Amino acid sequence: MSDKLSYVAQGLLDVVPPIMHFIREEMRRQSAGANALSIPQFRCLAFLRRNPGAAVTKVAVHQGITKATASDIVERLVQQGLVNRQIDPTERRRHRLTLTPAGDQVLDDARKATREQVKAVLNRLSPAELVTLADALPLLTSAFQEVLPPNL
Amino acid sequence: MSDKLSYVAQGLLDVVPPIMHFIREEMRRQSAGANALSIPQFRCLAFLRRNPGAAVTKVAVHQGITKATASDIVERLVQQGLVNRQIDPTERRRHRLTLTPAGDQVLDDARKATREQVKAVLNRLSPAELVTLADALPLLTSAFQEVLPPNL
DNA sequence: TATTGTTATACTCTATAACTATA
DNA sequence: TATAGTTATAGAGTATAACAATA
Repeated sequence: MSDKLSYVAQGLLDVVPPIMHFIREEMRRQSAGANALSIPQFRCLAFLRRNPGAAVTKVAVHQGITKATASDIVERLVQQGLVNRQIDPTERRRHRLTLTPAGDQVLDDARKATREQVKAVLNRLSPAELVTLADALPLLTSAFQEVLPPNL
Repeated sequence: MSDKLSYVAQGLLDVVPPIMHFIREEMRRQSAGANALSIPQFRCLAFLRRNPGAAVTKVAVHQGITKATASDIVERLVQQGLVNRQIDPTERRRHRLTLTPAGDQVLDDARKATREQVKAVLNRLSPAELVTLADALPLLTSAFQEVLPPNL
């Protein structure tokens, strides 16, 4: 029992960092130059698309980072013209964050390009193997979702 | 066909970053303070354990980073007393990198502690679900191994 | 000339602590 | 007092470019 658990755990620790590295590289290459997006920026944009008008603290909780870090990330996105930041009239301490049209576009492009690269890699697998993966990924999501911030 | 591929690719893009974040957080918490290890440092130590005497360029290629970055990472590990760096007598441009006993110990501790945390998360899954994961992880490894540097 | 490694410079992510403004 | 957000400071990872030493 504990053996299988250990095996899977170690497997995750072995395979996740390199895949993460691959994703990061692809996002850097794809959106190289002008509209380069980092992973945290990407996740921030994706979060804001799903939660328009969210505040900085919400972004921080979602990413599992501090308010200070979230504030920095948002600041850079605002400077790049990808995020709109307005004071909430009903709670003037709070900011309402939304995607600009440019932010929406950049997010779409980055997401699409990166997904194509990942697809090219996964294309090496057989249909049956893809099914196994398709079954496994939701399990990871459900296992980690209670430990991680909501709205992956 | 392409639908399943897209689904799995997007699933990976959704689930990998948060898991990576979890791993990073745990490694930071576990080895907090004195012997704190970052993921790149961790991977560097693990690589040097498997490839004692490797040169800086080998580390760079393995991690998919530049020589400059690898040099920085190694430098910090040397300063922490975790890695030994000696000029290769037969090729004086090259450095022979090895783990110190302390580096070996720290690597073991970090690996063990982080794996325990991941196990605790995976413990939410049923035995059957664990089997699915155990089947899936090697598929990811094989799919990405040709795109990524060797010796994950 | 080509290769190994370091240094210089710059940017992003990250944290903690201190701060401002608002409630 | 408590909360939302920013700023200050510091350290790590990352890249490119320039460099020194060696081959």
